[in-house]
Amino acid sequence: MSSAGKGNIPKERVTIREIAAEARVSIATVSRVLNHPEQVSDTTRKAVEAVIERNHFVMDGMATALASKRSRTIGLIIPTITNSIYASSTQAIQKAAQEQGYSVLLGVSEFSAREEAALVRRLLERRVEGLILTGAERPERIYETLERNRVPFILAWQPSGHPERPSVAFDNYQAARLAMRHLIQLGHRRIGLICGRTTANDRALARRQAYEAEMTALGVPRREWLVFERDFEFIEGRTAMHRMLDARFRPTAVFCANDIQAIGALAECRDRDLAVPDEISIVGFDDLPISQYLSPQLTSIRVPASQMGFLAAEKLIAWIEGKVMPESEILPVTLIRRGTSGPPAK
Amino acid sequence: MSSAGKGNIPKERVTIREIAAEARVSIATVSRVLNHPEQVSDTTRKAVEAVIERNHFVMDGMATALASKRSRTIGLIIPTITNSIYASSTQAIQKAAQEQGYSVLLGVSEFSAREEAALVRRLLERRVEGLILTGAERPERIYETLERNRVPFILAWQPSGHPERPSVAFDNYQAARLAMRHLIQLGHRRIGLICGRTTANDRALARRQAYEAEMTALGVPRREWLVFERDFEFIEGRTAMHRMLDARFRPTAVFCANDIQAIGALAECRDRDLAVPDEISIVGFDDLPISQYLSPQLTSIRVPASQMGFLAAEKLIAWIEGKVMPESEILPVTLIRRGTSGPPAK
DNA sequence: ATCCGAACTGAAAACGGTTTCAGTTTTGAG
DNA sequence: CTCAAAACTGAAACCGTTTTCAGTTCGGAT
Repeated sequence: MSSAGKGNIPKERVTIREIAAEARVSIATVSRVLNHPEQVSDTTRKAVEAVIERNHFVMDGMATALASKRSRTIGLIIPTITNSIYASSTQAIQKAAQEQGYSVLLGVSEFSAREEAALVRRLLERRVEGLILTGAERPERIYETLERNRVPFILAWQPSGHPERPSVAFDNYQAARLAMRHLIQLGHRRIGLICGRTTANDRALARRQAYEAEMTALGVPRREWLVFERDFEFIEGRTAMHRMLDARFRPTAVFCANDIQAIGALAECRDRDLAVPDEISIVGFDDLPISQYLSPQLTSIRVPASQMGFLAAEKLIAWIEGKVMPESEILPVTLIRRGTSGPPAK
Repeated sequence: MSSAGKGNIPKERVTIREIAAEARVSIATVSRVLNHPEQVSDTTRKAVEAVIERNHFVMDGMATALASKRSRTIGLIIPTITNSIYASSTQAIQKAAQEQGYSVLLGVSEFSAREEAALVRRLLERRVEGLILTGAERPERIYETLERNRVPFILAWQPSGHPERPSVAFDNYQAARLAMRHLIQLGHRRIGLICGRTTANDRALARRQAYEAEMTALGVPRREWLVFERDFEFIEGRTAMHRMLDARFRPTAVFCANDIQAIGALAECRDRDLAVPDEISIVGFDDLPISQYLSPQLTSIRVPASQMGFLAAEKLIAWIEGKVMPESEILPVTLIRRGTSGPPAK
């Protein structure tokens, strides 16, 4: 009478040893059936597989990871998951990782440097074999920890500018210039900016700097009532636009450095019966899928979020397995001209 | 001269043994400093902590998990991460887990039962201490594996209806009826349906069934050209609406069983210069944050995605730590009446 | 000084696998 | 049939922690 029949449920978790005993082989053989089935004779393999199946046996990945020194997990730290631009990048990373047999351990930092540091530590403890980080700017201490622990990492969303720190990104500064140039070419001079908080967020900072550089180049004096730095929420875009429209000199165009805020801003214009783009132009950034379902459709900068995620994951895994640091890569962005941008009113 | 000075980087990862050696204590003491600092004298503790700090030492969570039989990880399987309704639920789960010192291992099933089964296995291998699953309907085999491995799990998004399988959910059937009743009370009788694929998706199925039940109760014969079952994409909602409007008898209202498709449908109406709600009413489902930034604002069913996620995580962790299965819970939903629903045209 | 309990520390046995190395079978050619 | 090579299998040494149990040290009361 064998110890584990079809019906009864073992109190303790079944281990490779029970399987070995029941199949009358050594644990080494069971391990091989699971990892290198070609090294085991057909007869033995089938027998062992049957026992495994019958007992619903699932290997202990912790023990495996410990013994093999491979966790087959990569870490991903992003500021938020609710912004669909990060969601799609995350999805792509998941997919790339899955394809290569890796899992993704996700950390959400909520735009906090402290939280990010804590997450890096947590993920290191979980023995991720590599890490994808959002943005390039962070306390040096974090990079030190990473290097001391010899964990490969890739920076995404912002070029790294450091030869030892590969990145897969697009150039936020140039991309924001693209948006600004578009408005300037249409004839706008008084241009407002609504952007995300620039603390612990080098992407938002780069975009803001591009705005300021273009305005300076235009010879337009800096007007504090034209610049709003807010959280990434629809409502923040809306209230920023609200205040901008109440200012002494309304801008003829507003560059929203992300689509979330742009959508809020657009709603505010609609509520005020302000014609877009005839009375005011809006250019967004991110080109969220939703943006072309708005009315009017949003002019925006399309960023390669999925592609970036996919590439980052692939390069990271190549690095992990090939031990050779990948090249950084800068991905192109495009201005998608749609219905919210036009020449200024006379 | 100590073995690991400030500057040099050890080739191999530093373990608790090196720390113990350098601090001239046993590994047991180092372990205690890390896990039960109150059991160690101040002098010893400080000394050990200094060595840990100096070496950027990070514990091996795999070894910890193996030895302590606690992974402090829970698994979450959702169909997609790009739909912001799942993203916000995921965010809430992350937060609840984090607060209690757990990590979340995320699996994206892409609405595939096969993929879900594979993910359950993967997560079990990763020794998640509990699991949150989306929906209640799946092959019995999966539940067996879960039970055999004694892994607590909570079902979310759809009531379980099984006493041994706790769920934190809202009632999709009743929620969909709420939407239908709203339209019926406004005077609509010829109502269309656009919903998600109902294979391997009991939520979508429940919503569709509610639609059909209400239509039957209304005595309206079933019209196949009024029902569209499509993928969860804006464009699918749009093309479904397109075809519905080309049908022999246009509906006076359309129930979209999710906001994504509703947004697509709304865009189609706008492109055709069809007045909403004067010529056609639309009711959505999910009440995405974006839905009130549309024009007109979308009438929708608000579902407690975050609350549900948070509660599910809390209950799961309570179960893990208290060993006692929690009660199922049904959360209320609300109809948010906004601008896309009104009485039918005369 | 002496003694006692409390506080602290260390040795060693798990935890559940992988992997090396050496034996034991098979296989196939001569 | 013989024998070497190839294919297969098992014993045992890890992997880096936690935790129990027993020993040691310390502080304070006598």
